Amino acid sequence: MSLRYALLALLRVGPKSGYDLQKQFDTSVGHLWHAPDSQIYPELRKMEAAGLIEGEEQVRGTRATRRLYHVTPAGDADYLAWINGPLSYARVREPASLKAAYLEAADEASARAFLDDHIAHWQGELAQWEAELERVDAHGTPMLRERLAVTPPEDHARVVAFKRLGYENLVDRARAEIAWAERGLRLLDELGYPPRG
Amino acid sequence: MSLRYALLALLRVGPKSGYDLQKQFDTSVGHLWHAPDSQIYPELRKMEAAGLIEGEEQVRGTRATRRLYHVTPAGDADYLAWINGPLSYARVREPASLKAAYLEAADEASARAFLDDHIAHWQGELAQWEAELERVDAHGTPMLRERLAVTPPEDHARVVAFKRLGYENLVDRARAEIAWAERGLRLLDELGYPPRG
DNA sequence: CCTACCATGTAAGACGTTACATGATTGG
DNA sequence: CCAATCATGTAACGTCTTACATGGTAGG
Repeated sequence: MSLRYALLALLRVGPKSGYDLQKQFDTSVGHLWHAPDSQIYPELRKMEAAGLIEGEEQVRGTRATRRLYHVTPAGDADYLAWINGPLSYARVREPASLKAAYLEAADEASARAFLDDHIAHWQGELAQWEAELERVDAHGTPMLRERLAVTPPEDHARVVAFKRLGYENLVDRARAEIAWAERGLRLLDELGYPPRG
Repeated sequence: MSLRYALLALLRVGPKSGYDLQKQFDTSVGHLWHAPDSQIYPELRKMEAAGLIEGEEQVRGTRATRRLYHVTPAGDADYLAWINGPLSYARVREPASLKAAYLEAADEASARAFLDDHIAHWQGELAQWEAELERVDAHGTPMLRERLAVTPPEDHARVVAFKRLGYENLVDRARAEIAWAERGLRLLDELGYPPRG
């Protein structure tokens, strides 16, 4: 259900095509919420059917078209209801914690590889999010510039601060995952892996 | 796909019925990986069809039965392949970060309520996980006792240490979420919320 | 007898992934 | 003319949630 609101958030700063939106999901918002094109196009159609957005067919060259969407008042109201309403939390489902809890069945190399991979994975994510934070601070992303352009100057600091807040959560998360996996590696040392069987 | 391995992990310590497993998902493993009964029963049937487990119909009273499942050699091999193999990481999809990043559209009360709820939610999770950690240390859960009973004594420390590791990840996560939301609340103060419009 | 617990599912729908599929336009 | 990019989907499948549905047994 968040996909819908991520799309509305982007469309609220100005009209966009499915392709425009999809590119944002590959870069800026995509670091917060990923979605593939195969999910975006159908969702836009559903949102249009629900009256939240309206699409306008535009000519492109001689034969091609593109569909530019904009938010309707109903869509705006729906977005505000979402941002002002409560968030429902999904039950925890952590494959890495699950696996860690049963790691006694793994051999040494695999246990180490699991934790090494975990560190590598979250370091990759961390690098992306930290880079995005820097771009946010420098007002360096196209979407942010577009948004600030339609925002009164006295609200700019607020907009930037909340973007930071969102990404900081992910940065904290990545750091915690890395620290945890490093502790896991030390645990393997302490347990005197591999002296089984 | 982790559901299957969570179930195998539980079945590997001894035969169990769908109902037995379901209860574990409400308590011990359920803190790592949640699944409702409506998912567990069909999954057990699929696993049986795949030859990973075998079910035995048992008489209960005069008319009722229960189906006791045990792991087959193929199931054991599949489990070991999972625990020794790489974990595939899902793309990030964090509703709370997404919402935080767009909080400028919310009014003050809603913004505070969002962060307060976030703290309350993760404090609830934290309490459960810390309680589970204490039970693990005290060997106080039925599943853990059952598991240790079928584990050579020299491996007991290992088993307990990995259970701890799994839960510690979640505890770390909860603490980070709480600290982040508290920072968010201070940010609202600094931004001088609510002086809009 | 009645209540708590044991026991097992189906059905509909939302959400998400992966693969497949196609074609036009723009700039060099 | 060719490559990069623009542009938009469908199909199949798997996972997960929510709601619905049913009945037996054991202990007090």
